[in-house]
Amino acid sequence: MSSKEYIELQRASQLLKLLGDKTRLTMMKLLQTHDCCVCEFVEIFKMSQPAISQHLRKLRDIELVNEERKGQWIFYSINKKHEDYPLIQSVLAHLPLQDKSIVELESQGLRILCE
Amino acid sequence: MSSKEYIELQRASQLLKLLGDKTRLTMMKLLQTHDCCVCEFVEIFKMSQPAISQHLRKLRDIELVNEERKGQWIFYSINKKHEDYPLIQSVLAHLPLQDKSIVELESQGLRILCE
DNA sequence: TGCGTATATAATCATATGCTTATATGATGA
DNA sequence: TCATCATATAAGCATATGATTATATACGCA
Repeated sequence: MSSKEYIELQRASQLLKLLGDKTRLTMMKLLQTHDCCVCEFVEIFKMSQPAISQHLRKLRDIELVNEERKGQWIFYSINKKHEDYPLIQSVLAHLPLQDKSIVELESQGLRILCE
Repeated sequence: MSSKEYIELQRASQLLKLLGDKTRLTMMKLLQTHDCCVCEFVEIFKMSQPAISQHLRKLRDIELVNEERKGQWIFYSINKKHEDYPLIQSVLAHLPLQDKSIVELESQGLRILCE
């Protein structure tokens, strides 16, 4: 392991429980390469806006993601400065890239690009 | 990542959900260095035997652990040949060693040693 | 100022989870 | 063969989880 910082089991299990949901895990993998706003997730996951919003809240509550308002949209990004990011990163490294979702969004003209 | 084998998100999230429980996560970390039998886990976690047994069953159901009967005891070991063991391993690498539990067991004369 | 869009939150509900107690199974040893 | 120990399984229950619907909030624009 690159760091000598171990994560206490209580904390680690909470983190893994959050990642142990397909929607949230996919969100994290996506966010590793692309910031996304809520309506993009709604489109990608074909889920209701409140459902998406609630998943994001859980990720935000433990600061795994950052939110930033840009005009009418709120963009989410992964928090690479999180104390436990090394663990997150090594988990995500085992998962296939989710770029297909983003490409599909773009081809449907649903990708939101700011600035 | 050492391997090019990615784990599908559905499968990965199921795995992580199983690890997202403090008891099971600790069990896995312990098993990485020590095979244990059920009664040892009962002692270590101060939990009822059925509770322990049910956690082990979940780990066994997806073959994260192997069981082997030795006389009256059933010993559990980690399944390092599991297709997804590389993911498990990289998660466990971030967790502190749980040898203290084993040492305590030994000092109380509760460690079960076969053969 | 008022409307439409994007997002968050609250209330509710069905299902999943993890424990408990009770019981079954299987091995050991007198 | 019977008693005991180790373990598994089943049933029941309280709590957690993830969705839905309804509503509130915040921004952009006419």
